[in-house]
Amino acid sequence: MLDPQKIRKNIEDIKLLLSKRGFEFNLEEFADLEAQRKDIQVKTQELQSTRNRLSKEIGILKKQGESTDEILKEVSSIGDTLKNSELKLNTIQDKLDTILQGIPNIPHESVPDGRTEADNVEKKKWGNIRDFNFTPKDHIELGELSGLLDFEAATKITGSRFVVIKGQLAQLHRALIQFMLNTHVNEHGYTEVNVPYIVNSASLYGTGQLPKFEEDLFKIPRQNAEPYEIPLETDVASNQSANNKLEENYYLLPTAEVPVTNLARDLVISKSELPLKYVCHSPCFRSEAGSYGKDTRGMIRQHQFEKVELVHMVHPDCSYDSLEELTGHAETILQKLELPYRVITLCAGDMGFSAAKTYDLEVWLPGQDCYREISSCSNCEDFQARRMMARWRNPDTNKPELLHTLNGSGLAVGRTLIAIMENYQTSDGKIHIPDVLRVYMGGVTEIG
RNA sequence: GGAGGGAUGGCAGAGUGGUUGAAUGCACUGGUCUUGAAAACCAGCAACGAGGCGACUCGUUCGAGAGUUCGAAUCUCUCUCCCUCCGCCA
Repeated sequence: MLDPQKIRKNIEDIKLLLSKRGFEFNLEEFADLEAQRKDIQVKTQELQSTRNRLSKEIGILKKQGESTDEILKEVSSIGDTLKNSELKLNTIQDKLDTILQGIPNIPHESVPDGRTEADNVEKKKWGNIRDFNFTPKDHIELGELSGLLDFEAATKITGSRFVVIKGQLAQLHRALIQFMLNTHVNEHGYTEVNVPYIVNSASLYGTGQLPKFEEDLFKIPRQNAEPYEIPLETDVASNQSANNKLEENYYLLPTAEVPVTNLARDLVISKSELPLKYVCHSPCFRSEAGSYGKDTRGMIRQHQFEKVELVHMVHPDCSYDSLEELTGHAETILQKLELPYRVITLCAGDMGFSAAKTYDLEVWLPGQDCYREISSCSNCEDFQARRMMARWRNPDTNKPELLHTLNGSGLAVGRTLIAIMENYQTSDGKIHIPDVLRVYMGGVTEIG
């Protein structure tokens, strides 16, 4: 969420900056609601102030044993007006909050203009693309050939967009996870965490998946629990909801970014503890609504995949240095695996909702003859921190201030597996094991 | 799943209808003392929001939501979470 005060003060600038990412900010509607809010809020608070003052006087009079009839009459006459005013204020505040919650982050000044991925800018290219003396196969063919990727079995067990990985390929998948975790923990100074894979609405609100992107998630309904109220939102329709019991849902995590970043929710962290750097391996679940027809074959786009996620919580002054560092950590994995890749700076229109700046790492897939995203590293600045009240104490002011949060894949395990299959394939359809992984594979040098 | 107990500021912990946003301790910040540090002493210190150029003023918040009341941390209801005991269980 953006700082509401900042929006009010620089409403024209904000509109322009948001338009860079293709977001149409309805300035007139917002300004109109703001004007109403201001008027009604001031009036409401004046009424509350009067009520509080009179109530205090009643207390004093009663203590002195004097009559309170007069003053009681006066204060009760305020009652209805106040209730009405409060209700009106809540309604307007609700509308404003809904607007605010739907506004994406503002792109950093260094982010290139543009609307689609065609406008993304290549920042760097690494590694040499292997010159095959045969036609390289894609991972689907390689998987079928060895029998180590079984899409049919997964379809039987569950449905489309799932896969069963077997034998030594499953072992390679596991080796990748170990290798990534060990590298980040031992060489990059991360704290490893293991987290719940089911998360609540508050967590998803905090990182920005809710309320806007619920259709991308797998929902687990819970009966009888109270619906989650978004922190700023005030209660309006509470009376109606009493009978018609709503449910607070649980969700399968779409990325470990959600539980890990939410570790800082509602905390005030001392400056000496910063920066916090977490690494977390988890499965990720995505409904892939709206991606019908995209990557339907193979394991590029699955409902379930595994990922090693990097999360930083940092001092606001350091977050752009942190973004470079975090991206570098993800790159290290590709470099150690000797997989050719490029770094892309996403243009304003191609970035995710919460990001102020994003680098994508794209790995070369010879079977598809193109680069494919294998990591996405973002600085969310204080956008998520404001939603989840993740703060640090500034010793200069002795006040809590918002942290900056960053996240990035280091890396997506399934796609890394594909990249290894396709880049390390031999002419007879086997897969060579990269040097750094052999120790995790019991010394095996080739599978398939 | 059953029975009890609890949730208060960064942390610990008082507070059961009336100038209580909340005692006290720790932590933190500033100062005195000291060559410096520690100790001691003194002072300050909740968050969020609104209004104002500003000194400042006002509002909201004691797990969450609703209710009773002129007035709720305190009373009632619902929910969540934590602890203890029993049951079940990887």
